[in-house]
Amino acid sequence: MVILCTVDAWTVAGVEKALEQVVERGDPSDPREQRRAKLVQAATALFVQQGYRKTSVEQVARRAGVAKGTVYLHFKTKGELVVHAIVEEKKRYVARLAPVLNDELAPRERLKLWLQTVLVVAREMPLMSRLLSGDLEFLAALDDLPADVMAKSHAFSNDFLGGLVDQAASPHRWTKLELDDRATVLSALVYFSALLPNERVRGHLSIERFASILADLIIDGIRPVGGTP
Amino acid sequence: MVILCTVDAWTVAGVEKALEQVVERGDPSDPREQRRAKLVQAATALFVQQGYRKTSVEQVARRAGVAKGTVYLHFKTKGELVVHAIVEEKKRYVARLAPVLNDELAPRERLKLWLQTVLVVAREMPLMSRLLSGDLEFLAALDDLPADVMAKSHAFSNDFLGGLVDQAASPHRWTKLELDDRATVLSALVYFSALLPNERVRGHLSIERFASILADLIIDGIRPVGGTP
Amino acid sequence: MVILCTVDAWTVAGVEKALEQVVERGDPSDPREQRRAKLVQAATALFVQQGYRKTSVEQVARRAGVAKGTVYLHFKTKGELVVHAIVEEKKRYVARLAPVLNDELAPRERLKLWLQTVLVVAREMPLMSRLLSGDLEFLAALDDLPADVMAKSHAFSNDFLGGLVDQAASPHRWTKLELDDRATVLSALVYFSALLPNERVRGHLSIERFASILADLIIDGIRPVGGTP
Amino acid sequence: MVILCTVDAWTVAGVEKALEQVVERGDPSDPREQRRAKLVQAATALFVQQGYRKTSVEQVARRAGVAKGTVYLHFKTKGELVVHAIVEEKKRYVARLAPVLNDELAPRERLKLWLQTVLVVAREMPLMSRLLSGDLEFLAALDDLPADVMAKSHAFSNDFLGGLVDQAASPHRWTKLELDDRATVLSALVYFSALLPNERVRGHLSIERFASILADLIIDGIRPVGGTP
DNA sequence: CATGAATGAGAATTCATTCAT
DNA sequence: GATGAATGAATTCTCATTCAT
Repeated sequence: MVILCTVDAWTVAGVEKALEQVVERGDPSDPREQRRAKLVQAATALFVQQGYRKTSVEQVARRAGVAKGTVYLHFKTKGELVVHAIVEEKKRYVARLAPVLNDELAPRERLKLWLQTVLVVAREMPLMSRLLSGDLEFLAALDDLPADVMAKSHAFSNDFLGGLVDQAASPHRWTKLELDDRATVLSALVYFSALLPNERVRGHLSIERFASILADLIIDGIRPVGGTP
Repeated sequence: MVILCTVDAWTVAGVEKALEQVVERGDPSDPREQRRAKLVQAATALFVQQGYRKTSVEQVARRAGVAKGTVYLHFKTKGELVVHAIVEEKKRYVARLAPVLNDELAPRERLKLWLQTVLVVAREMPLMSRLLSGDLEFLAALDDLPADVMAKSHAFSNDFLGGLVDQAASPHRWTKLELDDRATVLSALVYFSALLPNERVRGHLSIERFASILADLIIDGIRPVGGTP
Repeated sequence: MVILCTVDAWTVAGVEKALEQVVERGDPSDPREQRRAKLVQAATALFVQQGYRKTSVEQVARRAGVAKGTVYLHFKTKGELVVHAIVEEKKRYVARLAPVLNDELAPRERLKLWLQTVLVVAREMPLMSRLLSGDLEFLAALDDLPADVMAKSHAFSNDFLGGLVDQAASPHRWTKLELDDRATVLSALVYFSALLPNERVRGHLSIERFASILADLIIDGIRPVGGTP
Repeated sequence: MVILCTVDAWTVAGVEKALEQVVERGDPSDPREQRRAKLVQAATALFVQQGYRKTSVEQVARRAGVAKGTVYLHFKTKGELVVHAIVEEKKRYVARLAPVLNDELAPRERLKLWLQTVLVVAREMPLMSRLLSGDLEFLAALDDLPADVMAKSHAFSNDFLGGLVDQAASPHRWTKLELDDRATVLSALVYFSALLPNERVRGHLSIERFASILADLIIDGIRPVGGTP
């Protein structure tokens, strides 16, 4: 299917390429690469725990087991460090999402699965969570990020979801515009995932159960399909 | 209806009372009150724009048109300034929500209206948005906030929504537990409102339209009720 | 005796006059005078407890039961407040010392009594204690004090003590210079009084007992007069 | 003699050890050590000149020829800076006093020598002077100092002086208690040394001459031993 | 006169970034 | 390359002093 191919191509291959330009990583066995990776990893952990401003370069260096000056051999500024930490995470996200997109389910089920997956995967993307949910500290640091990377990332949703919604709701009386708007709303639910790791948000539910219920609600409505026999 | 009364009582009267104790504001025509209000307003704007850490007391003072020291005449620390800014916002929120709860609509419509309102009102609560969406900078500053205020605020949702969901989905086969979980998910959508002011999240849709579509989806599902004649 | 008269005149009358110019106090029943006195008293207590810098004008005002601005109706600056507090204390000191000087004892006994008194009286002069013992915070504040007041205060000691030492040691072989030096040392013991309120200095002894023993030592030496019968 | 050995051991070895733990200084040719020393020296000078509060970290840095931030590489807080400055001084004091204690003089002469030395050495301990004479600013800063260091420092005097007084006054009729009290008074004279650097206190006398005369007075009394031929 | 809100210079402390070793 | 000492701008908070009411 065209959409999926596009998605697949863009996400798994395209994004990886685009991001690669940002990171420009070499041989992972290169000791320089390993040190870099360790720094990004340390930074991620600390940014998530304490936020961007509260985390000092010294802390990152210490946690990575190097001297403060060494950080600057790999990243020109503290801001660049965040950018790379986020990019790294985004790559993991895309990798997790790809298999779901290739699935062979019916549209309604695929939609449910996509929503569930998208909501659950966020647990492993704490940085993105904070970024998407409006931590302007991070946004500021991202001003340098190649603009098109972010742009493309959003263009995808409507294409992919637009088609799925059309099929899942069919037969329907929605105009093209109304369908697009529904797709937009659905794609926005991706961002909701950013809030789920927070226990106050999801109450006593596990992330998985929460995702499952929300997907049911969105697809089937408050009254289940077969609710009135 | 009891629930509504409770809600009403708690939100409009109860919370207002509780918060009043925190703020203990006097006559709004009091020039001292006016300056205080101006400070809170300036602080809110800056915290939202730049985050808590990046905003300096100096900036807040300048924006409010007073000297730095004046800020400390009204708020003992920068942290206290956030707390009061948030409390102020919470009061506006509760005031906006109350009329909706008293409405005379059918359960499904009431649920839709509640969700729409909750999502839309957030635009006027940028601080809470950041707080709820996990800005740890803010959370740290809030350690002093009367603990029960926050706690109660969450207890309410399930009570209120639990009843509505039961009626809106009726007749249904859900167990009590399943109903509760659905109510939990619904109440969590409140937090989603925190993301809507962000254009990247809602795309080209206005907050109102977004809220309306999401409410339809949640209540009616992806296929509208009368979709298959 | 001339010396005593001089002393008397200078201390009780002279100094009072000199100081009067600094203070220029009016009718003590004047409510303005009473408020002034209350301020000086409050300042003294706080300066002694906390030191000059650590004591804020606000604290002084609050303790005196007036508003901060009122302090400045009586004293142009915080420094002037210290000066007047010290002057007030000095007057009490002189008043306490005067009767001793007029006593009719033999020289050795008069010397002992003088030393004892001087050491004991300090307890009631906490400000002077801190000043004399080198609290430069205070000294700085005193830069404005009429220079001659302090100068005279020191000139006296040698005159008075010089004569007493001559008589108390007599018959002796000391040259005039040697006698003067002894007088200088004795008069310096006045300053020691500044340290006596401190428990770490005087150990388990009461100030009175300490003063008595030191006076004995100074006059009679380590081996008491009748020590070797 | 046991006492002297004890004293010697404690002062020269013991205290040095105890203090070493506080400072833990390394090789004095280490440039880091040199900078640290320069900072302590600058701080001492300024604290003595202006007092603790009036001296800003900026001033200390400027005087030491480094930037403000550098101070904090060596001392976590301004308070810690005082503590180390005082400890440094204490070490110099102990070093100066030790040789005197080992002397082979007769009790009276040893007592005189001890008193003279103690009074003279203070010139090199301006910080301690201010501390002992009740500068509460300093005392506050010292709350962190190992408590036992100070405690022991006071316990010593009575032991050492108690024995000397007994011998120096012998034969005498003093009870044990009376002897103890005399020792207490003598040991308190240590504190007097704090005042001697002040010219206003010692008049025209050099510190050495002042110390010599006071020692004579204390041991021999106002009338010299052979005063009445 | 009395008040106390407003001011703003200054103080302590932190931390991103540089650079000599 | 790696280090970590040094820097100094920026930040939070204090408080003496002024002045409109």
